[in-house]
Amino acid sequence: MAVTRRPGAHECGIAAAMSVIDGKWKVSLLWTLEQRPRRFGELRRLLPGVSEKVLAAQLRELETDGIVHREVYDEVPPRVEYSLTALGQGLNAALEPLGKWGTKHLLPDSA
Amino acid sequence: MAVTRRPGAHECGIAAAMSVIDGKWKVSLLWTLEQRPRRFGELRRLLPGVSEKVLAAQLRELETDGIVHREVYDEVPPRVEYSLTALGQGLNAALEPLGKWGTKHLLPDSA
DNA sequence: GTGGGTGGTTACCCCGAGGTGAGCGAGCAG
DNA sequence: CTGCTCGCTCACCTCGGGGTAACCACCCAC
Repeated sequence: MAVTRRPGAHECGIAAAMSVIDGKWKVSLLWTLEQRPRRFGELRRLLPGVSEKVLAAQLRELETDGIVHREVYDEVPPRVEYSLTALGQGLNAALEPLGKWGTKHLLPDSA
Repeated sequence: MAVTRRPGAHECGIAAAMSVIDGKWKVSLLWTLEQRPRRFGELRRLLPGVSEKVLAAQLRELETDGIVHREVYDEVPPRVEYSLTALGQGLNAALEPLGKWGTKHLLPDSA
């Protein structure tokens, strides 16, 4: 999203958080990994429309931001598992109010 | 950000909320208007770097989403005031946890 | 008449996020 | 030998969000 960072009470924190979840698929990844660790191909199947390139890129960004953990199993065929770190779980929790707000005010049809 | 919307518990609410705050300056606008209503030129001065075109566009989007209220005073020179609606204040409140999280985990230097 | 400040709109351009398709290295099935 | 899976990486292209600058109508001060 390239959110603008400006000095100021809450906003810089917001901007920092936004920069972490900035990416077309990152929030989806967050919620998907919240349920349980997933393999690469599994994520690809769970997020219809994502390209391998972007999936790999956003997973790496989340990894370098300390949000997800990447575990490589030296097998054949290769296996890689992605999971949420404690930081990632905290981020997900911090996103919940926003989700509730959206569900309540923007999706009046949902249960 | 063009966040992907997918069916699923929280996520669709998140995606809906993200689509509302999607725009380089919208979060800044939210926090700026939280303090008090502001005029167009005032916002322009408070958000250094924003172009008039984009400022106007994002204000209109926030208006059509019911987040900000646009009040035109028929004076000369013309005066227009933007303020947060109740919905906008709710959105800001829903963003607070994210801001706290960002401040805590991404800005260790801040007080 | 000229300049300034108000709140915009419009045309044009740029850049980067993201999509597409190919290739890759290892190993097993046939 | 061929093909398939898995987890990527690379080159290429598209598309649209956002920046730039010009322009508009209105009125006042000089």
